Amino acid sequence: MNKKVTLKSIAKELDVSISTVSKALKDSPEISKDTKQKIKAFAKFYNYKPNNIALSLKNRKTKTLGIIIPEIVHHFFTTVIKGIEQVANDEGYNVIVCLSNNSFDKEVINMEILANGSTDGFIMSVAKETQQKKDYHHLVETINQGMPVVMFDRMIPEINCDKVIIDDKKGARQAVQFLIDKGAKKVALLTTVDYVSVGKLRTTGYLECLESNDLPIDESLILKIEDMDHYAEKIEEFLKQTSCDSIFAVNEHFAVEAIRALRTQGKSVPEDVSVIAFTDGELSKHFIPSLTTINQKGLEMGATAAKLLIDKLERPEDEKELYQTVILETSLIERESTK
Amino acid sequence: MNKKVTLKSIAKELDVSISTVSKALKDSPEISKDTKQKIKAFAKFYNYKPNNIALSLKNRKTKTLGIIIPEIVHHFFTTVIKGIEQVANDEGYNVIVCLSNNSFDKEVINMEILANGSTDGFIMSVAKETQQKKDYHHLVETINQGMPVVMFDRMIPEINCDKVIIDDKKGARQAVQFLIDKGAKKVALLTTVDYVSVGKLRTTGYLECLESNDLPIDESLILKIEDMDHYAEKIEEFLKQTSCDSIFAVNEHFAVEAIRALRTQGKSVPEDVSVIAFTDGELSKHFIPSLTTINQKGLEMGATAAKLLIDKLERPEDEKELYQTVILETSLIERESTK
DNA sequence: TTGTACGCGTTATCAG
DNA sequence: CTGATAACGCGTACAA
Repeated sequence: MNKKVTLKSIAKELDVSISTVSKALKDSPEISKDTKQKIKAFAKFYNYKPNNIALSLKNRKTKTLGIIIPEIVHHFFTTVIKGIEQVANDEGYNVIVCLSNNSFDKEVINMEILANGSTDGFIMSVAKETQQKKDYHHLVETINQGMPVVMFDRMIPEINCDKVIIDDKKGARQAVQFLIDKGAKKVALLTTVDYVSVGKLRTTGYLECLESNDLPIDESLILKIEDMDHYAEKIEEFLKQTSCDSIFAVNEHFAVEAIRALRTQGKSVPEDVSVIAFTDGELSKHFIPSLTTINQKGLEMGATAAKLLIDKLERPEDEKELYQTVILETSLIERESTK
Repeated sequence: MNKKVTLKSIAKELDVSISTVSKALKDSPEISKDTKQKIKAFAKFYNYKPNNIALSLKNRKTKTLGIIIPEIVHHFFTTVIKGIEQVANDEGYNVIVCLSNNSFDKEVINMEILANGSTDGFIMSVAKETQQKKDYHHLVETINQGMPVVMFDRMIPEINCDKVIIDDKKGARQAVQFLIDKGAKKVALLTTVDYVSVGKLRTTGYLECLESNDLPIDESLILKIEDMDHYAEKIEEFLKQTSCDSIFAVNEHFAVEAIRALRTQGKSVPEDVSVIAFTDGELSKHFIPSLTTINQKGLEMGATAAKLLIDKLERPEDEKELYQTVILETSLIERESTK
């Protein structure tokens, strides 16, 4: 078991000073060709690599980005991570991932730990509980300490930082308009409760679109789902009591359960009812019928967030105070669940 | 923007020495009650937290685990990450995630970077390309440097380290036996090429099970899929040319595409053909019909791997040479795709 | 009871 | 051309 080789150990072995070794390895013109060669050969042979931790301490930069997300077993979030990782790697950054599990406390703890030297900045989507509590002290504090934060998807408008979101409202309008253009008169909405920011926006988009098409807003066509525990039952119950010609679901899971419920009622998709959903995930692609969706652009979102963060990190101190919000356009992917 | 507060800055402010501050904050009995109180109050007010990087450098421990996986947009891997994260957090460790994208080069680079001080050890599933090339120098080197490595799922038998795997062969036998018990005579196999270790094991399990049931092995019932790019077409083509009464697929994507292909041929699942798959993911649960699967136990796998690694990290030097391989039992989850 | 000195691994500056 | 020294932030043995 060959222990780690350091500048010091090389210096001792070759009987020169540490700084000579350091300079030689950096090809400093101060050092003679001979010694450089000798040192380089030795270092290469013993596979010397500088210690990141020591460098971080010295440079006050870790070259790693902290990602905090509510949940990782979730196609959208993994896509975002992939997007972040790609640009981060290209720029020489690493990525450290923490999960809040939608818990406020865990979000706070994770941020505090990472903020103490482990990362240069954060990319995050806030926990549901945080949005509910409206307690943002941890966010404000880390930003005030000079740590840049980029929020994506579930973000907090009041907080001063860069943001990357999709145009949820517009995407929802796009979806509903698509249904209406196909002749829909009674569009049902399967959504989340209002304190989830994206759920609320998509709901608003739905309402706006009905309005601009002079269609009545029928509260009995709207189902707001509180938690993800028994949503299937709730959707089934709901669809028994309502008759609609099409459904707009704010995520693919709601859509899939709706299709299942319809099928047990003897209705088929898209013949009797069209279904469109937000979030273009694995389910949407492979389900039968495959789902017409609004693409949430996870990859692009991650990439953009990473670019924003790295940009800020590598900018001189005084130019850091300008925050921007990037709004990604959604796109509609037509598949089999609509006609 | 209040810059980071350090021991030094507190010391200067309070006009005491750095070590006094350090001791006071650690409640050392050496320090008088008065100064302790004063220092603690001050530190709390300015929200002092020790710098992780400095601690890492000093303790030669980072308290973070490196995870290297081939792909993150994949339900199984995210489940494993979740499992790792849970026990890691409980034990005071953080988790840094790197993706190899199944590329050998990226795997090597990621390992080298993280091995230089960024992590205390690794949990990994090796890239497909690495399994193909059979070049394991990076693994051997980091292990020789005293960095513990735990492999899961796609592992390399020749490498000396802890491993967590499921009993792929047994799981496959379990699946095929289940079909046979239901009366299957002609079981088709949808699998990957042999250099993917888990694919090969599942294939072997399939063959063994047929044999022990005195069923003939019919090569025309076996499809080995090279890459994930056009697998749907290949499966469709394959199923056109073969007639079987049931299908065992080594992952849920193959299974789903098989069902789709069967349906276009006018066959229905499970009435005409039963389908069973490895990997219990989102698709399996929500697909119609939902899939009977062999559960790959991602959560458990991650948790076990993390426990093994942390155990090794916190064990004294001399006890580290014993490596163990934990084999997790699979379980069969019966759903709608078999009868 | 408090402070000094040293070391973790690195680099930059300055002296020889 | 080479080497000594200080500094990044922290903890601790030892000295005062």
